[in-house]
Amino acid sequence: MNSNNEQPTIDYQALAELRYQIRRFLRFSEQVARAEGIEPQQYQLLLALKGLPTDRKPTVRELAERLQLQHNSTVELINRLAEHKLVERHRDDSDQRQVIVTLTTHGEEILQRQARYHQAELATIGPMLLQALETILAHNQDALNRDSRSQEDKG
Amino acid sequence: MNSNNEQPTIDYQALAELRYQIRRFLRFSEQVARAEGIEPQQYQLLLALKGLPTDRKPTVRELAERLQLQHNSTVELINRLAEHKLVERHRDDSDQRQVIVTLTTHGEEILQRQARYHQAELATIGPMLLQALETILAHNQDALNRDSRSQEDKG
DNA sequence: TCTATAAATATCGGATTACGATATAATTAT
DNA sequence: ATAATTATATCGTAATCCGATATTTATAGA
Repeated sequence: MNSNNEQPTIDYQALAELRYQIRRFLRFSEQVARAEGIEPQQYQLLLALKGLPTDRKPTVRELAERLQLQHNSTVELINRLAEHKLVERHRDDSDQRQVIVTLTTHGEEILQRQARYHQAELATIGPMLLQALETILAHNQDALNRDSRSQEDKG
Repeated sequence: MNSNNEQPTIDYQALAELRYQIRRFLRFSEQVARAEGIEPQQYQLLLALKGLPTDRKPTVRELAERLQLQHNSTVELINRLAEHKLVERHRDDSDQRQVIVTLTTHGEEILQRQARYHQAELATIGPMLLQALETILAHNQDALNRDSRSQEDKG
């Protein structure tokens, strides 16, 4: 046997609980979006746009990073949003390759209403999400502590 | 104007940051799953199965709830997992309508490897996720406090 | 300057997935 | 025994994401 046991125990219930809480939040988000007549991903882009850190330019590439999508998927998403007049495209003057995306007034209105729901919902789901996350982090910390001594049991 | 201002301010950056961190975690998860040769959703079901609270029976319906999917989507997901011999179906003796889903040895191995990656990754991403969540919850709390006095500014 | 390479955005075809509508089988209620 | 309910399954459809590829603009090198 390997006495240098590098393998931490795995808290499956904690990992599963985190996924469950994340899914509940995303599910809620999907339903709010659809109730307001847009697709869930469209809301995400509107939010990413409005909530972009102040030192970033709202280009396609930047938005792709924020949404963790491939750039071409992001282009398609922007196409659909532009069709619905929720965002607009503008070429960047300093670099004509780049496209700057901006919210229209209509887009801003829709975003505001949805974001309000989300923020309110997080008052409910947030603590459960927090709890699930803390349980995992605590478990990891425990594992590290046990590591500095020795460890054999597979709880 | 409405002096009874019920509308809390919205912290778009905090909401966007939370989504960004969630997406980073999920993206990581997708990549781990694909690297191990299964689809991301398949990992989620395996985890939900292994991490199901001890007082729940692993039926299709229960798994659908945990994954926040429609039951028919869950059936299809289980079909694909069963084709790959990662889970098995068994009829419940006490109620023949119900299907009990169990992990195969192979499924368990794949799950274990992936869960380990996830737990380790959460040591990195977790704190950022936590931070994003706490910022929103703190903002909500602030809004409630201001409510008991009065509020006019729209930060 | 001319050319090669890189970077940003866009388009198209293919594959996966989730859902709505509907079907089938087992259980429970009247 | 029949009706209503519950659990699972199937099928067609729509949305989305991605890989491969194209186009335009910017930058580096000879």
